[in-house]
Amino acid sequence: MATDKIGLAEEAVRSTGARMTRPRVMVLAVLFAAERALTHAEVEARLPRAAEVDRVTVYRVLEWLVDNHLAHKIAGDDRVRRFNAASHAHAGPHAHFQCSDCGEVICLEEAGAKPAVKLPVGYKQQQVELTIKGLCAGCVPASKPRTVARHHH
Amino acid sequence: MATDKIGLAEEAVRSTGARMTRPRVMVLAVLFAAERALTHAEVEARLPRAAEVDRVTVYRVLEWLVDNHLAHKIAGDDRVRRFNAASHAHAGPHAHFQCSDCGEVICLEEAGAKPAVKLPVGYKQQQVELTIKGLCAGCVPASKPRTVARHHH
DNA sequence: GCCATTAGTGCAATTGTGTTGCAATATTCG
DNA sequence: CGAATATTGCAACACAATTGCACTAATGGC
Repeated sequence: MATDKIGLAEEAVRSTGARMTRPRVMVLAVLFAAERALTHAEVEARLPRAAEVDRVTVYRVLEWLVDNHLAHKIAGDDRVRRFNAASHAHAGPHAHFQCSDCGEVICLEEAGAKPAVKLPVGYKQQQVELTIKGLCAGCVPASKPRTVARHHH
Repeated sequence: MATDKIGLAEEAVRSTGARMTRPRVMVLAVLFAAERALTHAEVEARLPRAAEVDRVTVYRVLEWLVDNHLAHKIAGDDRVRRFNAASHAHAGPHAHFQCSDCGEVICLEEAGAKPAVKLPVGYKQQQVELTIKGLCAGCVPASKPRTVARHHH
C-alpha cells in the first residue's frame, strides 16, 4: 500500500480529535487506496500482514469511520456492507451502482434532481438513496475479451 | 388468513404453468394478505400452523415467486430481505420506504422521472432502485401518543 | 383411476456477515 | 512518568440464508 495514503489517513484520523491508532490509520489508508467500495472481507485482505488487525476491530473501525464522516457505508442487495472513503466528490448525496453479477459497488455522480415521492401521513423522510443495478464492464457478457479478473462472491 | 387470498394465490400459482403446491399457495396468500413487505421470518410466523411449511421451503418458495414475477424482493439496509406480492400497483418500477428505526418497508408510488445517471463506459444499466429512508408513523418521536405496536428487530 | 417421472419438499449441517462481553493493551494528558 | 480510559483482541454468539441429499407428492400418459 502506498505510504502517502497512510500519511493522509493519519492526518484524517487526527483531525477527528479521537485517538490515533494503527488499526484506524491502516483501514482508512486501505479505503483511500481503493478504486471502489470495499467489503469488510476485502478491507481485511488488503491490510498488510504486518498490520495484524483483528477481524472485529476492522468492523469497529469501519463503523467508527462512518460515524466520523471519514467513510460511508453502502448496503447492496447481497447482504454485504461496503465502505468508501468519504472524499470530496462523495461528500454530499450521490447515487451508487451495483453489479448484479459480481456485486461490485461504485459511487456515481448524480445528474439531475431526485424525484419527489409522497410519503404516507405521519412518515418522516430522512435520506434518499438511489441505486442503479446492472452489469459492470467485467461482467457484461459477449463483450470483447477482457483481462479483468472477475471478483465473484 | 382470508380464504379469498388463498383462492387468488392458487390461481396465480397455476398461471405460471408450474406445479401447484401447498407451500407456494400458502406463502403467496400470506403476501397477498400483508399490508407491507414481509421478511422471511414474518412470512413463516403468519403461515397457519396447519400449513406446516419448512423454513427452507419458505426461502425457496419466496425465491420462486420472485423468479416468476408473483412477488418482488426488497433489500433493506438491515441485511434482511423483504417480500411483497407483485400487485398491479407495483408491477412497474417504484420506490420503497424503509424506517431506519423499526425496519418496516413499504412500497411507494413514484411521482416524477428517475434522474439520469451516467455510468462508466462498458457498464450496463438494468434497473433503478430508489429508497427513501426515514421514520414510519409509529417510530416518529414526540408524536401524539399512539396505540400502534412497534415491531422492532 | 393408476403408475412413472421428476419437480418440489423436508431435514441436517454449513456458510458468511456481523455482534457482544470482557479482559488486556496502548494512547493521551497532566 | 503514571493514571485514566478509549481501543483492541479474543472467544463465543446471533442470525439470515444456502447446500446436499434422501424422500414425497403433483402431473401427465395410459
